[in-house]
Amino acid sequence: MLQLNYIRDNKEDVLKRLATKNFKDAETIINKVIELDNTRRATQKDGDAIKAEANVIAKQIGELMKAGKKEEAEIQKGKTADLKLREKNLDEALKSIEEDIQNLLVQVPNTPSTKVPAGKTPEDNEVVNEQGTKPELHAAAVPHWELTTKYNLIDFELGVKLTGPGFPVYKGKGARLQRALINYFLDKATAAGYLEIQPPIMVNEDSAYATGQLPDKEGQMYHAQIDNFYLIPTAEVPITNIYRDVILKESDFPVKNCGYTPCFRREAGSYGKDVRGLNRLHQFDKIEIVQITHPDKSYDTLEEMREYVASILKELELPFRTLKLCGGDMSFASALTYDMEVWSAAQKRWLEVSSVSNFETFQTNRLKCRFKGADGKTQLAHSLNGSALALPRIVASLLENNQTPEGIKIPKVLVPYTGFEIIN
RNA sequence: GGAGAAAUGGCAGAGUGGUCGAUUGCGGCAGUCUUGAAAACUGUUGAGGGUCAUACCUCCGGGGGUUCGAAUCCCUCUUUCUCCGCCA
Repeated sequence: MLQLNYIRDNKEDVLKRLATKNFKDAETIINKVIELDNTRRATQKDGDAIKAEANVIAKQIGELMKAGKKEEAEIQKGKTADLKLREKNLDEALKSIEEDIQNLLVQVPNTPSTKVPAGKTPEDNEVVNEQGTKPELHAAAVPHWELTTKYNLIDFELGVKLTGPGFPVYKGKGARLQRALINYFLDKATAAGYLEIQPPIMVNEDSAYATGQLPDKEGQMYHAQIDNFYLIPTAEVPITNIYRDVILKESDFPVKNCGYTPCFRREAGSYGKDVRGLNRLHQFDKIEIVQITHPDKSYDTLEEMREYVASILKELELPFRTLKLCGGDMSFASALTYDMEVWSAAQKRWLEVSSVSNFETFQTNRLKCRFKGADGKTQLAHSLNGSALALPRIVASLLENNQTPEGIKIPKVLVPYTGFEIIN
């Protein structure tokens, strides 16, 4: 959520930047917000004046009672009835105006950083770099959904029986590979200075709201209605919410947390080759990295996180490319996002495995995650997060890219974790 | 699940209807002393709204109520603790 004062002070700039995100109703909503805020201030001023008056009278009554002047006190009491009524009306008006402002503000996406390329579709994303070499597969090479069946690694049909489509069952070396990747990713993150967190995988409404899943993405989360809990779509939600209503010290920066969790996404309306095999699932595993930083440092941090993710992909010997997302393809909350995509050699397409974003104050404003600066002032921190990494598409490309007539070779760095060098 | 107790500032912990946004201690910050540090002493130290800046307003777990006036009384919800029951 954007800061109201920032919008007031930088209206033209905010509108200009929202335009690169192709947000249509920007001007209407922002004008309305500013107008409501003016009304809010005036209303509060009136209300405060009445409250001040009532406070003075109440104090006088106290003194009169103490002095035994009961009759004079009664006279003063008579004055308050009208004040109370006006106070109540103004308080109600204020509450309703504040709600209106809030309802409008949550509709406004984050303003993109000035570094964000213009554009509307994924084709407009800027390719920052491409690293590694795409493998030449042998003649009999097949996509991963055939490999998982051939080597009995993943049973998609069994998942349908137990739960439904998009809930695969991993078996034997398939299950072991999952566990190996999780441990490898967590060890890497820990070595890079991230504190490992094992959070709940269900969150309450407050948490879902604070990181922006609610109100707009309600349909994308699984909802346990009896207890009003939401299954998390990413570890970002519980981990970032650790810092809800927290005032950090400047010396706490940078806050670096990582966590492994299953992630749950309803992903309504998806179909075709995009969802085949491991390409898109309702339940999948992901290691998330989160940082909270000083506003001056967040873009350096973003680059650091991007390089960190790249370093893992290099170790895994996967060809990948880095995209800087254009305005139209960015998420609602992001100010700047890099997507990392690995090459899936049998599908012959790029698969997104990580998305690294700087949210600036967009998340921390809703979270009320602040810090006390050197000047003693309390201000909003910046938040960033990224996947490091999501498992299914990594597994897909590992299986496809490393297939040989003898079997699927495991990258060297993973062997200590899997305990085997080849799947055959 | 049943019974009882509690929820106050970073922490501990006073305050049971009016001068309480809140005594005090610890912690934090600044200063005095010291070559430096410790100790001691002095000062300072919650958040939000509002204002050019003051005034001023709100917040004592959340919500509602009583009252001229609520941290303090009433209702309700949530959470924590103790005891009992059940249990991986």
